[in-house]
Amino acid sequence: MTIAVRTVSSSATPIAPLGGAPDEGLNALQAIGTVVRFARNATIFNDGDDADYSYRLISGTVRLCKLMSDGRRQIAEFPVAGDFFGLEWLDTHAFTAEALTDVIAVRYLRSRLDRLGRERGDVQRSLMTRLSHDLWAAQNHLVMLGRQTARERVVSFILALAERAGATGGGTLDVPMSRQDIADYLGLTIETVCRTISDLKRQRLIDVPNRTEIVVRDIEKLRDIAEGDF
Amino acid sequence: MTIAVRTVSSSATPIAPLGGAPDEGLNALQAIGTVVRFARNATIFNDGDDADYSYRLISGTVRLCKLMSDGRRQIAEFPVAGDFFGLEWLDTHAFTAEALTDVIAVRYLRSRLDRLGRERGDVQRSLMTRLSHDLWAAQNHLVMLGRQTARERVVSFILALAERAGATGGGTLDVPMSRQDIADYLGLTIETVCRTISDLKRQRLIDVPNRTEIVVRDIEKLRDIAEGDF
DNA sequence: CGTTGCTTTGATGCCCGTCAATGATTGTGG
DNA sequence: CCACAATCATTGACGGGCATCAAAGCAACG
Repeated sequence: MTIAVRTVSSSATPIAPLGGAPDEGLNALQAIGTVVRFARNATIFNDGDDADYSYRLISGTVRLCKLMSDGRRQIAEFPVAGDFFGLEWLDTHAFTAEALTDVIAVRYLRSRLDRLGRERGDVQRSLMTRLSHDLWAAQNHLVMLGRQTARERVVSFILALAERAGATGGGTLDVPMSRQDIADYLGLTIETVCRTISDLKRQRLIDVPNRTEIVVRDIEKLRDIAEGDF
Repeated sequence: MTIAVRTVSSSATPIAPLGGAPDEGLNALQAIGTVVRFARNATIFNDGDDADYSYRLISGTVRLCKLMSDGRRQIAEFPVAGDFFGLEWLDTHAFTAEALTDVIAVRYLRSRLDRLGRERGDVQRSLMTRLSHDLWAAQNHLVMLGRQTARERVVSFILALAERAGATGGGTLDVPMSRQDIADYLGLTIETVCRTISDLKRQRLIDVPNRTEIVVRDIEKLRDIAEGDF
Protein backbone atom coordinates (compact mmCIF):
# COMPACT_ATOMS: atom_id res chain seq x y z
CA MET A 1 0.00 0.00 0.00
CA THR A 2 1.00 3.62 -0.34
CA ILE A 3 3.01 4.86 2.59
CA ALA A 4 3.01 8.55 1.93
CA VAL A 5 2.06 11.06 -0.71
CA ARG A 6 3.08 14.65 -0.87
CA THR A 7 3.24 17.34 -3.47
CA VAL A 8 6.50 18.31 -5.07
CA SER A 9 7.53 21.84 -4.42
CA SER A 10 8.66 23.44 -7.64
CA SER A 11 12.24 23.59 -6.45
CA ALA A 12 12.33 19.94 -5.37
CA THR A 13 14.66 17.21 -6.60
CA PRO A 14 15.58 17.69 -10.25
CA ILE A 15 14.61 14.54 -12.09
CA ALA A 16 16.47 14.88 -15.33
CA PRO A 17 19.89 13.49 -14.33
CA LEU A 18 18.49 10.26 -12.93
CA GLY A 19 18.79 7.66 -15.65
CA GLY A 20 18.63 7.17 -19.39
CA ALA A 21 19.80 9.79 -21.84
CA PRO A 22 19.99 13.37 -20.64
CA ASP A 23 16.47 14.14 -21.60
CA GLU A 24 15.28 16.98 -23.77
CA GLY A 25 12.03 18.50 -22.67
CA LEU A 26 11.29 16.59 -19.52
CA ASN A 27 12.19 19.28 -17.05
CA ALA A 28 8.80 20.76 -17.72
CA LEU A 29 7.33 17.67 -16.12
CA GLN A 30 8.57 18.63 -12.69
CA ALA A 31 5.87 21.19 -12.37
CA ILE A 32 3.01 18.73 -12.62
CA GLY A 33 4.32 15.70 -10.72
CA THR A 34 3.62 14.41 -7.23
CA VAL A 35 6.10 12.31 -5.27
CA VAL A 36 4.65 9.03 -4.06
CA ARG A 37 6.18 6.18 -2.10
CA PHE A 38 5.35 2.51 -2.14
CA ALA A 39 6.46 -0.22 0.21
CA ARG A 40 8.10 -3.39 -1.05
CA ASN A 41 5.47 -5.64 -2.63
CA ALA A 42 2.89 -2.88 -2.81
CA THR A 43 0.72 -2.74 -5.91
CA ILE A 44 1.07 0.53 -7.77
CA PHE A 45 -1.74 -0.18 -10.21
CA ASN A 46 -3.44 -3.21 -11.69
CA ASP A 47 -3.85 -4.55 -15.18
CA GLY A 48 -7.11 -3.13 -16.46
CA ASP A 49 -7.29 -0.20 -14.04
CA ASP A 50 -8.24 3.16 -15.46
CA ALA A 51 -5.00 4.72 -16.60
CA ASP A 52 -5.42 7.93 -14.61
CA TYR A 53 -1.74 8.23 -13.74
CA SER A 54 1.65 7.66 -15.28
CA TYR A 55 4.82 7.29 -13.22
CA ARG A 56 8.49 7.97 -13.29
CA LEU A 57 10.74 6.06 -10.95
CA ILE A 58 13.08 7.99 -8.68
CA SER A 59 14.48 5.09 -6.70
CA GLY A 60 13.86 1.39 -6.19
CA THR A 61 12.77 -1.23 -8.70
CA VAL A 62 9.34 -2.10 -10.08
CA ARG A 63 8.00 -5.12 -11.90
CA LEU A 64 5.46 -4.84 -14.70
CA CYS A 65 3.60 -8.10 -15.14
CA LYS A 66 0.59 -9.82 -16.56
CA LEU A 67 -1.29 -12.66 -14.93
CA MET A 68 -3.23 -15.39 -16.66
CA SER A 69 -6.47 -16.57 -15.09
CA ASP A 70 -4.82 -19.70 -13.73
CA GLY A 71 -2.00 -17.80 -12.09
CA ARG A 72 0.72 -18.10 -14.70
CA ARG A 73 2.70 -14.89 -14.68
CA GLN A 74 4.82 -13.08 -17.24
CA ILE A 75 6.94 -10.11 -16.30
CA ALA A 76 7.40 -7.62 -19.12
CA GLU A 77 9.93 -5.25 -17.63
CA PHE A 78 11.80 -4.18 -14.52
CA PRO A 79 11.86 -0.37 -14.58
CA VAL A 80 14.63 1.29 -12.60
CA ALA A 81 15.39 4.87 -11.55
CA GLY A 82 14.68 7.28 -14.38
CA ASP A 83 12.32 4.98 -16.24
CA PHE A 84 8.71 5.80 -16.98
CA PHE A 85 5.94 3.26 -16.74
CA GLY A 86 2.21 3.28 -17.23
CA LEU A 87 2.86 5.79 -19.96
CA GLU A 88 0.77 4.09 -22.64
CA TRP A 89 -1.68 6.37 -24.31
CA LEU A 90 -4.63 4.09 -23.65
CA ASP A 91 -7.66 4.21 -21.38
CA THR A 92 -6.64 1.38 -19.09
CA HIS A 93 -3.31 0.05 -17.91
CA ALA A 94 -1.97 -2.89 -19.90
CA PHE A 95 -0.24 -4.58 -16.96
CA THR A 96 0.11 -4.65 -13.20
CA ALA A 97 2.87 -2.59 -11.60
CA GLU A 98 4.28 -3.74 -8.28
CA ALA A 99 7.05 -2.40 -6.08
CA LEU A 100 9.87 -4.90 -5.98
CA THR A 101 11.73 -2.88 -3.37
CA ASP A 102 10.62 0.20 -1.48
CA VAL A 103 9.96 2.71 -4.21
CA ILE A 104 9.89 6.44 -4.65
CA ALA A 105 8.30 7.69 -7.84
CA VAL A 106 6.78 10.77 -9.37
CA ARG A 107 3.17 10.42 -10.33
CA TYR A 108 1.64 12.40 -13.18
CA LEU A 109 -2.06 12.88 -13.62
CA ARG A 110 -2.70 11.64 -17.13
CA SER A 111 -4.96 14.54 -18.04
CA ARG A 112 -2.30 17.05 -17.01
CA LEU A 113 0.37 15.11 -18.87
CA ASP A 114 -1.89 15.12 -21.89
CA ARG A 115 -2.41 18.85 -21.63
CA LEU A 116 1.29 19.51 -21.18
CA GLY A 117 1.98 17.35 -24.22
CA ARG A 118 -0.53 19.40 -26.17
CA GLU A 119 1.11 22.65 -25.18
CA ARG A 120 4.69 21.52 -25.51
CA GLY A 121 5.57 19.51 -28.54
CA ASP A 122 8.99 18.72 -27.16
CA VAL A 123 7.46 17.01 -24.14
CA GLN A 124 5.15 15.00 -26.34
CA ARG A 125 8.02 13.90 -28.56
CA SER A 126 10.13 13.05 -25.58
CA LEU A 127 7.44 10.77 -24.22
CA MET A 128 7.06 9.26 -27.66
CA THR A 129 10.74 8.40 -27.69
CA ARG A 130 10.36 6.72 -24.31
CA LEU A 131 7.45 4.70 -25.59
CA SER A 132 9.45 3.74 -28.68
CA HIS A 133 12.26 2.54 -26.53
CA ASP A 134 9.88 0.36 -24.53
CA LEU A 135 8.53 -1.13 -27.74
CA TRP A 136 12.05 -1.79 -28.92
CA ALA A 137 12.84 -3.53 -25.63
CA ALA A 138 9.66 -5.59 -25.81
CA GLN A 139 10.58 -6.81 -29.27
CA ASN A 140 14.00 -7.96 -28.11
CA HIS A 141 12.24 -9.68 -25.23
CA LEU A 142 10.07 -11.48 -27.80
CA VAL A 143 13.15 -12.91 -29.47
CA MET A 144 14.41 -14.11 -26.12
CA LEU A 145 11.17 -15.83 -25.16
CA GLY A 146 10.46 -17.22 -28.59
CA ARG A 147 13.84 -18.35 -29.80
CA GLN A 148 16.47 -18.55 -27.07
CA THR A 149 17.32 -21.54 -24.91
CA ALA A 150 17.11 -21.39 -21.12
CA ARG A 151 20.86 -20.93 -20.89
CA GLU A 152 20.85 -18.12 -23.42
CA ARG A 153 18.00 -16.38 -21.64
CA VAL A 154 19.64 -16.43 -18.22
CA VAL A 155 22.91 -15.19 -19.66
CA SER A 156 21.13 -12.45 -21.63
CA PHE A 157 19.43 -11.39 -18.44
CA ILE A 158 22.71 -11.15 -16.56
CA LEU A 159 24.27 -9.19 -19.41
CA ALA A 160 21.30 -6.82 -19.43
CA LEU A 161 21.74 -6.25 -15.71
CA ALA A 162 25.41 -5.58 -16.32
CA GLU A 163 24.73 -3.08 -19.08
CA ARG A 164 22.17 -1.29 -17.00
CA ALA A 165 24.60 -1.05 -14.09
CA GLY A 166 27.07 0.40 -16.59
CA ALA A 167 30.44 1.48 -15.30
CA THR A 168 29.23 1.48 -11.71
CA GLY A 169 29.52 -1.57 -9.52
CA GLY A 170 32.87 -2.83 -10.73
CA GLY A 171 31.58 -6.17 -11.92
CA THR A 172 29.31 -6.87 -8.94
CA LEU A 173 25.69 -6.69 -10.00
CA ASP A 174 22.82 -5.92 -7.71
CA VAL A 175 19.95 -8.35 -8.28
CA PRO A 176 16.92 -6.88 -6.53
CA MET A 177 14.43 -9.40 -7.91
CA SER A 178 13.76 -12.91 -6.63
CA ARG A 179 14.55 -16.07 -8.56
CA GLN A 180 10.84 -16.43 -9.19
CA ASP A 181 10.70 -12.93 -10.68
CA ILE A 182 13.62 -13.77 -12.93
CA ALA A 183 11.91 -16.98 -13.99
CA ASP A 184 8.71 -15.10 -14.78
CA TYR A 185 10.64 -12.57 -16.80
CA LEU A 186 12.48 -15.24 -18.76
CA GLY A 187 9.51 -17.55 -19.30
CA LEU A 188 11.14 -20.35 -17.31
CA THR A 189 10.61 -22.10 -13.99
CA ILE A 190 12.49 -21.11 -10.87
CA GLU A 191 14.26 -24.47 -10.85
CA THR A 192 15.62 -24.00 -14.35
CA VAL A 193 16.86 -20.51 -13.45
CA CYS A 194 18.60 -21.85 -10.34
CA ARG A 195 20.18 -24.75 -12.13
CA THR A 196 21.42 -22.54 -14.94
CA ILE A 197 22.93 -20.02 -12.55
CA SER A 198 24.62 -22.88 -10.70
CA ASP A 199 26.02 -24.17 -13.98
CA LEU A 200 27.45 -20.76 -14.85
CA LYS A 201 28.98 -20.62 -11.40
CA ARG A 202 30.50 -24.07 -11.78
CA GLN A 203 32.04 -22.97 -15.08
CA ARG A 204 33.52 -19.93 -13.32
CA LEU A 205 31.74 -17.50 -15.65
CA ILE A 206 30.06 -15.80 -12.68
CA ASP A 207 30.20 -15.76 -8.90
CA VAL A 208 27.13 -15.68 -6.71
CA PRO A 209 28.16 -14.45 -3.25
CA ASN A 210 24.52 -14.26 -2.14
CA ARG A 211 21.04 -14.26 -3.57
CA THR A 212 21.03 -10.54 -4.40
CA GLU A 213 24.43 -10.30 -6.05
CA ILE A 214 26.11 -11.69 -9.13
CA VAL A 215 29.71 -11.09 -10.10
CA VAL A 216 30.57 -11.32 -13.77
CA ARG A 217 33.87 -13.12 -14.23
CA ASP A 218 34.04 -13.71 -17.99
CA ILE A 219 31.83 -11.31 -19.85
CA GLU A 220 33.24 -12.30 -23.25
CA LYS A 221 32.24 -15.90 -22.88
CA LEU A 222 28.86 -14.84 -21.55
CA ARG A 223 28.34 -12.76 -24.65
CA ASP A 224 29.20 -15.76 -26.81
CA ILE A 225 26.65 -17.87 -24.98
CA ALA A 226 23.94 -15.23 -25.35
CA GLU A 227 24.56 -15.15 -29.10
CA GLY A 228 24.11 -18.86 -29.44
CA ASP A 229 27.71 -20.00 -29.66
CA PHE A 230 28.12 -23.01 -27.34
CA MET B 1 12.21 -5.20 -54.73
CA THR B 2 10.02 -2.16 -55.26
CA ILE B 3 7.85 -2.45 -58.35
CA ALA B 4 6.61 1.07 -58.65
CA VAL B 5 6.58 4.35 -56.79
CA ARG B 6 4.40 7.33 -57.46
CA THR B 7 3.24 10.37 -55.59
CA VAL B 8 -0.24 10.53 -54.15
CA SER B 9 -2.40 13.17 -55.68
CA SER B 10 -4.16 15.05 -52.94
CA SER B 11 -7.50 13.61 -54.00
CA ALA B 12 -6.29 10.04 -54.03
CA THR B 13 -7.60 7.14 -51.96
CA PRO B 14 -8.68 8.29 -48.52
CA ILE B 15 -6.81 6.25 -45.95
CA ALA B 16 -8.80 6.84 -42.82
CA PRO B 17 -11.56 4.22 -43.27
CA LEU B 18 -9.15 1.36 -43.83
CA GLY B 19 -8.64 -0.37 -40.52
CA GLY B 20 -8.45 0.27 -36.81
CA ALA B 21 -10.54 2.90 -35.09
CA PRO B 22 -11.81 5.79 -37.19
CA ASP B 23 -8.76 7.88 -36.59
CA GLU B 24 -8.69 11.41 -35.31
CA GLY B 25 -6.05 13.54 -36.90
CA LEU B 26 -4.62 11.22 -39.49
CA ASN B 27 -6.23 12.73 -42.55
CA ALA B 28 -3.53 15.35 -42.41
CA LEU B 29 -1.06 12.61 -43.24
CA GLN B 30 -2.40 12.19 -46.72
CA ALA B 31 -0.67 15.35 -47.81
CA ILE B 32 2.81 14.09 -47.08
CA GLY B 33 2.68 10.43 -48.10
CA THR B 34 3.88 8.57 -51.17
CA VAL B 35 2.28 5.37 -52.43
CA VAL B 36 4.77 2.55 -52.81
CA ARG B 37 4.32 -1.05 -53.93
CA PHE B 38 6.28 -4.12 -52.97
CA ALA B 39 6.21 -7.57 -54.52
CA ARG B 40 5.62 -10.65 -52.41
CA ASN B 41 8.77 -11.46 -50.41
CA ALA B 42 10.30 -8.06 -51.04
CA THR B 43 12.19 -6.44 -48.19
CA ILE B 44 10.73 -3.09 -47.21
CA PHE B 45 13.50 -2.23 -44.79
CA ASN B 46 16.03 -4.07 -42.67
CA ASP B 47 16.69 -4.27 -38.97
CA GLY B 48 19.27 -1.59 -38.23
CA ASP B 49 18.60 0.50 -41.33
CA ASP B 50 18.36 4.22 -40.87
CA ALA B 51 14.75 4.92 -40.03
CA ASP B 52 14.20 7.45 -42.77
CA TYR B 53 10.67 6.33 -43.52
CA SER B 54 7.57 5.11 -41.75
CA TYR B 55 4.80 3.25 -43.50
CA ARG B 56 1.08 2.73 -43.44
CA LEU B 57 -0.29 -0.35 -45.09
CA ILE B 58 -3.06 0.05 -47.68
CA SER B 59 -3.37 -3.55 -48.82
CA GLY B 60 -1.58 -6.82 -48.38
CA THR B 61 0.19 -8.22 -45.34
CA VAL B 62 3.64 -7.56 -43.94
CA ARG B 63 5.81 -9.40 -41.47
CA LEU B 64 8.01 -7.64 -38.95
CA CYS B 65 10.79 -9.91 -37.77
CA LYS B 66 14.12 -10.14 -36.09
CA LEU B 67 16.89 -12.54 -37.03
CA MET B 68 19.53 -13.97 -34.74
CA SER B 69 23.04 -14.41 -36.11
CA ASP B 70 22.54 -18.15 -36.53
CA GLY B 71 19.31 -17.74 -38.48
CA ARG B 72 16.72 -18.20 -35.76
CA ARG B 73 13.82 -15.93 -36.53
CA GLN B 74 11.14 -14.30 -34.42
CA ILE B 75 8.21 -12.52 -36.00
CA ALA B 76 6.87 -9.66 -33.88
CA GLU B 77 3.79 -8.71 -35.82
CA PHE B 78 1.80 -9.11 -39.03
CA PRO B 79 0.52 -5.64 -39.92
CA VAL B 80 -2.55 -5.52 -42.14
CA ALA B 81 -4.38 -2.78 -44.02
CA GLY B 82 -4.59 0.38 -41.94
CA ASP B 83 -1.69 -0.48 -39.66
CA PHE B 84 1.43 1.61 -39.33
CA PHE B 85 4.86 0.12 -39.03
CA GLY B 86 8.37 1.44 -38.70
CA LEU B 87 6.82 4.23 -36.69
CA GLU B 88 9.27 4.02 -33.79
CA TRP B 89 10.75 7.33 -32.84
CA LEU B 90 14.30 6.02 -33.02
CA ASP B 91 17.23 6.53 -35.37
CA THR B 92 17.26 3.02 -36.82
CA HIS B 93 14.60 0.43 -37.47
CA ALA B 94 14.18 -2.16 -34.74
CA PHE B 95 13.21 -5.00 -37.07
CA THR B 96 13.07 -6.14 -40.68
CA ALA B 97 9.86 -5.54 -42.63
CA GLU B 98 9.04 -7.90 -45.50
CA ALA B 99 6.08 -8.13 -47.84
CA LEU B 100 4.21 -11.35 -47.17
CA THR B 101 1.93 -10.75 -50.13
CA ASP B 102 2.05 -8.09 -52.79
CA VAL B 103 1.77 -4.89 -50.82
CA ILE B 104 0.61 -1.35 -51.34
CA ALA B 105 1.59 1.13 -48.66
CA VAL B 106 1.98 4.82 -48.03
CA ARG B 107 5.46 5.90 -47.17
CA TYR B 108 6.15 8.91 -44.99
CA LEU B 109 9.47 10.65 -44.83
CA ARG B 110 10.32 10.62 -41.16
CA SER B 111 11.48 14.22 -41.12
CA ARG B 112 8.18 15.38 -42.63
CA LEU B 113 6.22 13.23 -40.22
CA ASP B 114 8.22 14.74 -37.41
CA ARG B 115 7.51 18.25 -38.63
CA LEU B 116 3.83 17.54 -39.07
CA GLY B 117 3.73 16.15 -35.54
CA ARG B 118 5.39 19.32 -34.30
CA GLU B 119 2.82 21.50 -36.02
CA ARG B 120 -0.22 19.40 -35.24
CA GLY B 121 -0.53 18.04 -31.75
CA ASP B 122 -3.47 15.87 -32.75
CA VAL B 123 -1.34 14.06 -35.30
CA GLN B 124 1.39 13.51 -32.76
CA ARG B 125 -1.06 12.14 -30.22
CA SER B 126 -2.65 9.93 -32.79
CA LEU B 127 0.71 8.39 -33.63
CA MET B 128 1.39 8.00 -29.93
CA THR B 129 -1.82 6.04 -29.53
CA ARG B 130 -0.76 3.77 -32.38
CA LEU B 131 2.57 3.20 -30.75
CA SER B 132 0.88 2.47 -27.44
CA HIS B 133 -1.31 -0.09 -29.11
CA ASP B 134 1.73 -1.80 -30.57
CA LEU B 135 3.34 -1.92 -27.15
CA TRP B 136 0.17 -3.36 -25.68
CA ALA B 137 0.12 -6.02 -28.38
CA ALA B 138 3.79 -6.84 -27.83
CA GLN B 139 3.16 -7.38 -24.13
CA ASN B 140 0.35 -9.81 -24.82
CA HIS B 141 2.69 -11.53 -27.23
CA LEU B 142 5.20 -11.85 -24.40
CA VAL B 143 2.68 -13.71 -22.28
CA MET B 144 2.02 -16.05 -25.16
CA LEU B 145 5.68 -16.84 -25.79
CA GLY B 146 6.63 -17.01 -22.15
CA ARG B 147 3.74 -18.80 -20.56
CA GLN B 148 1.44 -20.52 -23.03
CA THR B 149 1.68 -24.07 -24.35
CA ALA B 150 1.98 -24.82 -28.05
CA ARG B 151 -1.70 -25.66 -28.21
CA GLU B 152 -2.70 -22.43 -26.48
CA ARG B 153 -0.48 -20.40 -28.76
CA VAL B 154 -1.87 -21.83 -31.98
CA VAL B 155 -5.43 -21.37 -30.76
CA SER B 156 -4.69 -17.81 -29.63
CA PHE B 157 -3.29 -17.12 -33.06
CA ILE B 158 -6.39 -18.41 -34.79
CA LEU B 159 -8.61 -16.39 -32.46
CA ALA B 160 -6.56 -13.28 -33.17
CA LEU B 161 -7.01 -13.86 -36.90
CA ALA B 162 -10.72 -14.24 -36.29
CA GLU B 163 -10.98 -11.03 -34.31
CA ARG B 164 -9.04 -9.13 -36.89
CA ALA B 165 -11.29 -10.42 -39.63
CA GLY B 166 -14.22 -9.25 -37.50
CA ALA B 167 -17.70 -9.68 -38.90
CA THR B 168 -16.41 -10.21 -42.42
CA GLY B 169 -15.62 -13.64 -43.74
CA GLY B 170 -18.41 -15.54 -42.05
CA GLY B 171 -16.17 -17.88 -40.13
CA THR B 172 -13.70 -18.52 -42.93
CA LEU B 173 -10.37 -16.95 -42.11
CA ASP B 174 -7.81 -15.94 -44.65
CA VAL B 175 -4.34 -17.08 -43.60
CA PRO B 176 -1.88 -15.24 -45.82
CA MET B 177 1.23 -16.38 -43.95
CA SER B 178 3.03 -19.71 -44.34
CA ARG B 179 3.21 -22.35 -41.62
CA GLN B 180 6.82 -21.33 -41.09
CA ASP B 181 5.77 -17.73 -40.55
CA ILE B 182 3.18 -18.84 -38.03
CA ALA B 183 5.79 -20.95 -36.26
CA ASP B 184 8.19 -18.03 -36.12
CA TYR B 185 5.47 -15.81 -34.73
CA LEU B 186 4.52 -18.33 -32.06
CA GLY B 187 8.03 -19.35 -31.09
CA LEU B 188 7.45 -22.94 -32.24
CA THR B 189 8.62 -25.22 -35.04
CA ILE B 190 6.68 -25.71 -38.22
CA GLU B 191 6.07 -29.34 -37.29
CA THR B 192 4.48 -28.45 -33.99
CA VAL B 193 2.24 -25.90 -35.69
CA CYS B 194 1.15 -28.47 -38.29
CA ARG B 195 0.50 -31.17 -35.73
CA THR B 196 -1.50 -28.81 -33.53
CA ILE B 197 -3.62 -27.61 -36.43
CA SER B 198 -4.23 -31.22 -37.42
CA ASP B 199 -5.28 -32.01 -33.84
CA LEU B 200 -7.75 -29.14 -33.80
CA LYS B 201 -9.12 -30.37 -37.12
CA ARG B 202 -9.45 -33.90 -35.77
CA GLN B 203 -11.41 -32.56 -32.81
CA ARG B 204 -13.70 -30.69 -35.21
CA LEU B 205 -12.88 -27.33 -33.66
CA ILE B 206 -11.71 -25.99 -37.02
CA ASP B 207 -11.73 -26.95 -40.70
CA VAL B 208 -8.75 -26.47 -42.96
CA PRO B 209 -9.98 -26.53 -46.57
CA ASN B 210 -6.55 -25.48 -47.86
CA ARG B 211 -3.31 -24.00 -46.62
CA THR B 212 -4.53 -20.42 -46.76
CA GLU B 213 -7.89 -20.85 -45.09
CA ILE B 214 -9.15 -21.87 -41.68
CA VAL B 215 -12.81 -22.22 -40.73
CA VAL B 216 -13.66 -21.77 -37.07
CA ARG B 217 -16.25 -24.36 -36.04
CA ASP B 218 -16.36 -24.01 -32.24
CA ILE B 219 -15.11 -20.62 -31.15
CA GLU B 220 -16.26 -21.12 -27.57
CA LYS B 221 -14.15 -24.18 -27.05
CA LEU B 222 -11.24 -22.47 -28.76
CA ARG B 223 -11.54 -19.61 -26.31
CA ASP B 224 -11.47 -22.10 -23.44
CA ILE B 225 -8.32 -23.68 -24.79
CA ALA B 226 -6.60 -20.32 -25.21
CA GLU B 227 -7.37 -19.48 -21.58
CA GLY B 228 -5.76 -22.66 -20.35
CA ASP B 229 -8.81 -24.80 -19.65
CA PHE B 230 -8.15 -28.32 -21.00
C1' DC C 1 15.94 -21.51 18.07
C1' DG C 2 11.97 -22.70 15.77
C1' DT C 3 9.26 -20.77 12.07
C1' DT C 4 8.74 -18.97 7.59
C1' DG C 5 9.88 -18.07 3.06
C1' DC C 6 13.20 -18.43 -0.48
C1' DT C 7 16.73 -21.08 -2.87
C1' DT C 8 19.05 -25.07 -4.39
C1' DT C 9 19.52 -29.80 -5.84
C1' DG C 10 17.79 -34.36 -7.26
C1' DA C 11 14.66 -37.77 -9.76
C1' DT C 12 11.46 -38.41 -13.23
C1' DG C 13 8.50 -37.55 -17.16
C1' DC C 14 6.50 -35.15 -20.91
C1' DC C 15 6.11 -31.66 -24.35
C1' DC C 16 8.05 -30.14 -28.11
C1' DG C 17 12.26 -30.04 -31.11
C1' DT C 18 14.94 -32.73 -34.38
C1' DC C 19 15.50 -35.77 -38.10
C1' DA C 20 13.42 -38.09 -41.85
C1' DA C 21 10.10 -39.44 -45.28
C1' DT C 22 5.91 -38.74 -47.80
C1' DG C 23 2.22 -35.96 -49.78
C1' DA C 24 0.27 -31.82 -51.80
C1' DT C 25 0.64 -27.56 -54.43
C1' DT C 26 2.68 -24.25 -57.36
C1' DG C 27 5.51 -22.82 -61.03
C1' DT C 28 8.17 -23.76 -65.40
C1' DG C 29 9.63 -25.30 -69.75
C1' DG C 30 8.93 -28.49 -73.44
C1' DC D 1 -1.35 -29.57 -71.55
C1' DC D 2 1.74 -32.41 -69.29
C1' DA D 3 6.22 -33.58 -66.98
C1' DC D 4 9.15 -32.21 -63.82
C1' DA D 5 11.19 -29.60 -60.31
C1' DA D 6 10.82 -26.80 -56.45
C1' DT D 7 8.53 -25.42 -52.51
C1' DC D 8 5.58 -26.07 -48.79
C1' DA D 9 2.84 -28.98 -45.66
C1' DT D 10 2.03 -33.06 -43.18
C1' DT D 11 2.97 -37.16 -40.54
C1' DG D 12 5.97 -40.42 -37.99
C1' DA D 13 9.89 -41.93 -34.90
C1' DC D 14 12.82 -40.56 -31.50
C1' DG D 15 15.45 -37.86 -28.13
C1' DG D 16 16.50 -33.94 -25.25
C1' DG D 17 15.56 -29.82 -22.67
C1' DC D 18 12.89 -28.10 -19.56
C1' DA D 19 8.79 -28.73 -16.32
C1' DT D 20 7.10 -31.14 -12.52
C1' DC D 21 7.32 -33.22 -8.15
C1' DA D 22 9.86 -33.76 -3.99
C1' DA D 23 13.12 -32.86 -0.43
C1' DA D 24 16.80 -30.64 1.65
C1' DG D 25 19.61 -26.33 2.51
C1' DC D 26 19.78 -21.54 4.04
C1' DA D 27 18.86 -16.85 5.61
C1' DA D 28 15.77 -13.51 8.04
C1' DC D 29 12.52 -12.90 11.66
C1' DG D 30 10.08 -13.39 15.85
